[in-house]
Amino acid sequence: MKLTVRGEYALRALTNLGRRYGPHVVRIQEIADEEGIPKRFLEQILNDLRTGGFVESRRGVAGGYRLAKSPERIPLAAVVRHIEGALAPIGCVSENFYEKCNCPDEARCALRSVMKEVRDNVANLMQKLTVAELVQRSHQLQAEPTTSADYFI
Amino acid sequence: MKLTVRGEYALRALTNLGRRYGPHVVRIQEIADEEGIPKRFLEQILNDLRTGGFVESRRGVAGGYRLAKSPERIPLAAVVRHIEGALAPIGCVSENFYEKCNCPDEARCALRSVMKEVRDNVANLMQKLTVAELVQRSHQLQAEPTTSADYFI
DNA sequence: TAAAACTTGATTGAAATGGTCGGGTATAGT
DNA sequence: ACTATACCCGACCATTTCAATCAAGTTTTA
Repeated sequence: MKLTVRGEYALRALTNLGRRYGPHVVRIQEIADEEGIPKRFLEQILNDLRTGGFVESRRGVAGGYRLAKSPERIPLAAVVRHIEGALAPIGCVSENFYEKCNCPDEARCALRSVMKEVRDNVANLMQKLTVAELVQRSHQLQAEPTTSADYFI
Repeated sequence: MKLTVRGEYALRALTNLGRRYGPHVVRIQEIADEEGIPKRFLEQILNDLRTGGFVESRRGVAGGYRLAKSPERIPLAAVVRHIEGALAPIGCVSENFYEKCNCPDEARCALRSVMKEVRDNVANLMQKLTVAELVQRSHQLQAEPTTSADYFI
């Protein structure tokens, strides 16, 4: 049920670009340094995010990346689907990456029925969560002097 | 975010055993045939489920497996955790398989904060869903003459 | 004591993962 | 025009995981 490092890096990079959202463009190296991601690897990931329509790039000496849309229009579900594939726990309940499973009759498969519930749950939540939410939390968490638990003492 | 085939087989096997829950024991071969799982592979998985305390076995010529507890006391979350590991999308939000991530300050990591929400959602849902639920749905779906969609026409 | 069935550990081939490397192409500044 | 910078693209590689198989046990019943 885990995300790969690739997916994690993609989300970190998008958060970074989201914090600086605007007309200007950010160099890969800068993002790589700030987020602790190997540059060559991040290059690959950002390129992938570009073909997915999440970011756009500028080449040449003053080149770099920026978000292709506003942060609130980038749901995490879409990003993860593009980078990792299905959100569903098993292929036969995936809406976007359906694969037939080996049970004789899918319509009467109990496991399928239950896993569909899990899938819908995850998909709905990750559809609501956007890069904007990541950016906002990033600012909130930065502003807090210490952990939020202290506010309840 | 996908379950491995191993995990899927484990849940299918438990559902099978759940449907026949009782004092008697079921042969691996029988489960393998009914669920379409390679016997040698299922052998391995059931053994793993045994060390996890989900099933118990009887050796020898009249041997086999049965559930070690009643179906409603086997949450899918526990099974998946034992067979696959963490339910959490990233290691740093896992309660049972925590791993430090590479961000400088976890307490202020926006991605962590968001992923914790996803984790809690999945964990809560899969804690409520048990083998009993799988068995019940299995019976329901078997009884239905056709797909449930038809009831809404 | 033979046969059935679980137990244990090793092995294996293929795919996925987490990168790296080398060269290509576009662009700003001189 | 030239050059330095930075994105673009595809191949490559080492390691690990996955799905499964095999061999050789041990236990139990008939």
